[in-house]
Amino acid sequence: MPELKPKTPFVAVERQARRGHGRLTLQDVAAAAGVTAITVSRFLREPAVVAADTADRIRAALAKTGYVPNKQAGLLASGVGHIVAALLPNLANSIFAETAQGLSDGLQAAGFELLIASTGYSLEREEHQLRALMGWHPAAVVVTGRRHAPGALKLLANAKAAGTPVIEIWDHHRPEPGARRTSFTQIGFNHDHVGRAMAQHLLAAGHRCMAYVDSGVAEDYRAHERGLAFASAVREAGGQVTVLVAPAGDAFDAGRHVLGELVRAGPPIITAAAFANDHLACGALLEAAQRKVPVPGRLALLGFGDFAIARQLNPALSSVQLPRHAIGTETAQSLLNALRHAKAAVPVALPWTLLARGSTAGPAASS
Amino acid sequence: MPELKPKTPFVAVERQARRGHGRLTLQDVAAAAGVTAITVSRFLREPAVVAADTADRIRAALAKTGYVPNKQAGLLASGVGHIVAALLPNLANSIFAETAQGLSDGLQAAGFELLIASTGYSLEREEHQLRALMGWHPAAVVVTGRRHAPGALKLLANAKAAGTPVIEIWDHHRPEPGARRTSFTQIGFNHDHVGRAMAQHLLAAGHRCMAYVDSGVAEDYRAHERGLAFASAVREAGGQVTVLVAPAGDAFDAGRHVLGELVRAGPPIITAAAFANDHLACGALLEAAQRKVPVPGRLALLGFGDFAIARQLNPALSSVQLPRHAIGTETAQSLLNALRHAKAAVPVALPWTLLARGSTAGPAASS
DNA sequence: TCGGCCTTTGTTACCGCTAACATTATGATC
DNA sequence: GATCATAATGTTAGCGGTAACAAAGGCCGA
Repeated sequence: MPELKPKTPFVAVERQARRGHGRLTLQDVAAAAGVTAITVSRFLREPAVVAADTADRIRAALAKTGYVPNKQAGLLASGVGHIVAALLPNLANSIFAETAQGLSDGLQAAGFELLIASTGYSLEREEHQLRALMGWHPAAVVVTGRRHAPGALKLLANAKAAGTPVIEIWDHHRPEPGARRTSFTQIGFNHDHVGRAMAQHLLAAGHRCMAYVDSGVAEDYRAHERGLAFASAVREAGGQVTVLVAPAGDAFDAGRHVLGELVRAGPPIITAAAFANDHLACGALLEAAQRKVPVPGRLALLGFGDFAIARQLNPALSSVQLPRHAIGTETAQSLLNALRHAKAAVPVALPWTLLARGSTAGPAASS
Repeated sequence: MPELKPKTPFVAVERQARRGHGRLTLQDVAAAAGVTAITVSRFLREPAVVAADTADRIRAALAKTGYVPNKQAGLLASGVGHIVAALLPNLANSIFAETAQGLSDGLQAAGFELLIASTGYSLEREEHQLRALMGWHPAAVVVTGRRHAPGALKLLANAKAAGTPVIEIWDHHRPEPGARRTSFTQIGFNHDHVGRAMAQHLLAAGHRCMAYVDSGVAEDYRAHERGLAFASAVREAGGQVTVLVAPAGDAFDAGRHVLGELVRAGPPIITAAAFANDHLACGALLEAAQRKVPVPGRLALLGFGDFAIARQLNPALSSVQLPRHAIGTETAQSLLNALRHAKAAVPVALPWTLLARGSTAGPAASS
């Protein structure tokens, strides 16, 4: 019987052992407790299954050594992880910062961690970040908005197919008829509705010739959508709309700058303006005060976002109150539910409110 | 020669294979490219070492399969990871949100990811979060401030001992003489200095009887430290200081409320107030305008943080401009350097500027 | 007293990847 | 043509956990 020649000859010299990374392992704790690794592993996951005295020894060993479990190894072995990957356009923007905080709040209670990245409103960067984040095999993925680069869509679809909940936040929109693609759970609100509501509010106050001041961030499609819906609604009611784009840079300054254009415009003169966000609107409001342009007498101003400053100014800024924090917490809830019951996360349309304040009060000024 | 009995008998039935988690692995890509896993692995890390035609086949296989590397496995095997764990008191607060954005900006360029958690200013929560985050064996750890729970300190010290850079941000302070402990790299500024500078500024304008309005967040020790330094400096110059604590809740409202107390106080009447942050100060400024309290004539107001709104009000709010974003980017830089050269991160004292504006202009009002 | 069941702990293999070493093909050198 | 360096790829083992299965010991009823 011919002996099979081993592919590699036995070598007497021991191959250099690949030493660990210096950190404590389960083995170390197990040795200290006089058991094997699996028992400690069990104790950590299901303390009830180990005998009481063994549990005590393990507890002591854990305390003495200061062991920190290696979650990479755990995830690799078991397939269950506790990372949620989130992609937001911007963390500094108060809108998304609060959502991040909400997510963080909702997840931390359940022992999940937040792997976060910002896209700067760029779909390209979003795809890139997403690709990097997916490598950690997150338990769930949260992205902002419903528009994504093709590559990103493929990644998200793959993730969803593999059972990973994928949630789109800050939007809630019926998919476009033509675009048949995997649809993801949306948690947010419909920006068309908001844009129309803003128009209705100003129309109801008697305004006919208005402006929409779009965000200086060209890629912020949601602000743009609100503007389109706003314009449609106004025109359907027989009014006129001018769309201005705020200059880039400090939003207050941009708003101040825009005010100049607004009062110069015409004939017919513009009697009301809706803004892509409250910072722009506040800038305009402050500039109006400085120039002694009566608000809302000469020009009514309507913001979006209800930032803390809005109700502090004089007149107070009418604005749309948003579920900034709730989008985060709802997303966390929905996602945790989906993971617990191994089903798709449920979409949620969150409420928003148009808060009428001084800046749009009373009947429109006649020109 | 006695045959060693194997501990477990050979079983003919195959044990149930532990199937993977359904995702593509290197093996799949390798099979598609007609090579073995290690070759693909090498290609991904160092494309130059594989032959040109092999590289082409691998590239094709990667594109076809849409492979996403499993970073857990990679980190486990190689010990080199690209996660940075960051703990901030709050993500919604514009101060820390911008720092988070700065960190994100600085790290993303280098291909690092940000695992982020918020502590709500609680040391206990910080320790808890830190313990959870350490399980991912981050390449570096960023915490806010120099005060930590004992357990957290132990974790940080262990991490540092294991060669993981640990950076404390938003502070830059000589360690207390008594407290001998592992010291960590600090990137931020000295809050005592700021507090004293705020006092100097108001003293120079002729004020003698002042107030410091502390944050409503009791655990924000940095705001408290600024207040202590402010009070010391004023008293050393022969002045008087009253310390007020802002009520919890909306910071603008809190500032408005505090203004009432400020103008009621005395004799001797308070002619200037320094605030723990700009939101409080702006609230007070707006309330003063409403009550027709002359600013700075009757009461000078000095903020902290130079939030965007500060210079928009009338009079503009004097404030301390902070390296909010720079703390994040500097931290990222420092940390990347430390990792690249396997040495400790260098501490950085970042510059801040007291911006004198209308709210503290001119000589103090005489009482 | 024996088999069956339960409780508790251990053994083995494997998650997906990479370090260390081995092997083969290729060309350069004498 | 033998020797050696070099380039390209493969083999094995191990990172630190956990799933699946095995086994030892105690308790119970028949």
